Amino acid sequence: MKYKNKNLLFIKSTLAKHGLSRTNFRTNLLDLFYSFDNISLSVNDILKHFNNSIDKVTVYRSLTSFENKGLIHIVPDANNLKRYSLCRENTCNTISHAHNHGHFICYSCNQTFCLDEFKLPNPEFIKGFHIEQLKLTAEGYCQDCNKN
Amino acid sequence: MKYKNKNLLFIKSTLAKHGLSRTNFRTNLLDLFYSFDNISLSVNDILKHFNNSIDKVTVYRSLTSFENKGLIHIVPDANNLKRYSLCRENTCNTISHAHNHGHFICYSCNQTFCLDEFKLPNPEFIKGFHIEQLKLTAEGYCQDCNKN
DNA sequence: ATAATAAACGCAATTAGGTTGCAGTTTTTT
DNA sequence: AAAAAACTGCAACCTAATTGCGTTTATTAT
Repeated sequence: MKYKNKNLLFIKSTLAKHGLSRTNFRTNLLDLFYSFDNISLSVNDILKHFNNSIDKVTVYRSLTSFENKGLIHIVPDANNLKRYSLCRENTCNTISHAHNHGHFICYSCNQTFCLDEFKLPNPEFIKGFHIEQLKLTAEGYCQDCNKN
Repeated sequence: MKYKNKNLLFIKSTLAKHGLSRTNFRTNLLDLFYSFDNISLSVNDILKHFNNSIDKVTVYRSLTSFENKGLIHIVPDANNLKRYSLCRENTCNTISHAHNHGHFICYSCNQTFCLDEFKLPNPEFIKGFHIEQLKLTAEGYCQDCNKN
């Protein structure tokens, strides 16, 4: 997957706009999220990308901050670990994340993909349960892994 | 939730039928699963139910065995912990679990419910992804918690 | 620009869920 | 009743994730 640097000014103003400090690490981290289409990052992905030059506690806390400010959202992970993707909808904020897409987990590479075309079904009425949110996850093989 | 003892002979023959030893603990554990409709058990639920008289390792290994033999299946958990429900379909076996129902997680009591009426949607074709399995989870408030 | 305040960082220690190895016990098979 | 297989419990271990706290960096107010 190609890593393409975003304009750092854009990254920094996005951080500022969401009330986050523009430290070196947070700038690079947000840039990393913006650099790949459609994929997600686990804490270990991030640590590896920065060659363990950053403390894991910092990573955890940055992710939590980003999530709270509506920049990223948590996605399901093949191994139930913490994993995040960029919010594309501009409906996310400090109060709530309003995503209506499903996710795809690859059995082979364990990557999680946000699928915007993969819309959530309408919540049917089910007696005895008050449904507030639906989550739909598909599992199988992604394009890259399917070839091998 | 009412605890209703199943016929122990039935429990023991079920264990035997699935190639599992009929030890005291496994008999009581399977009985516990059969004793509640529609709900699920975490490792801690089980430890508490037996007043920590049983080792957690034994619980983990029993659950894994039950799952491998097609007696119980893993269900999503509010906190991403291991949580299991009884298989109702008689399609589950050593080879595969074939469930086609969704699950419901209550925000308040954190219980996970299997909803047989909550059928999985047909997997739409999504370009670039080979879908093998769908998982649908609803979240909200269950009947009991909704009243409060 | 500089001082004061707030946010972020890194280290060490801790918690919690879950797993592994192994010796001893119970159950099943012969 | 003996041998084999399955199960149990303890100790030790692993990994993900969290907390406390002193230090550093960034933001804000002067």
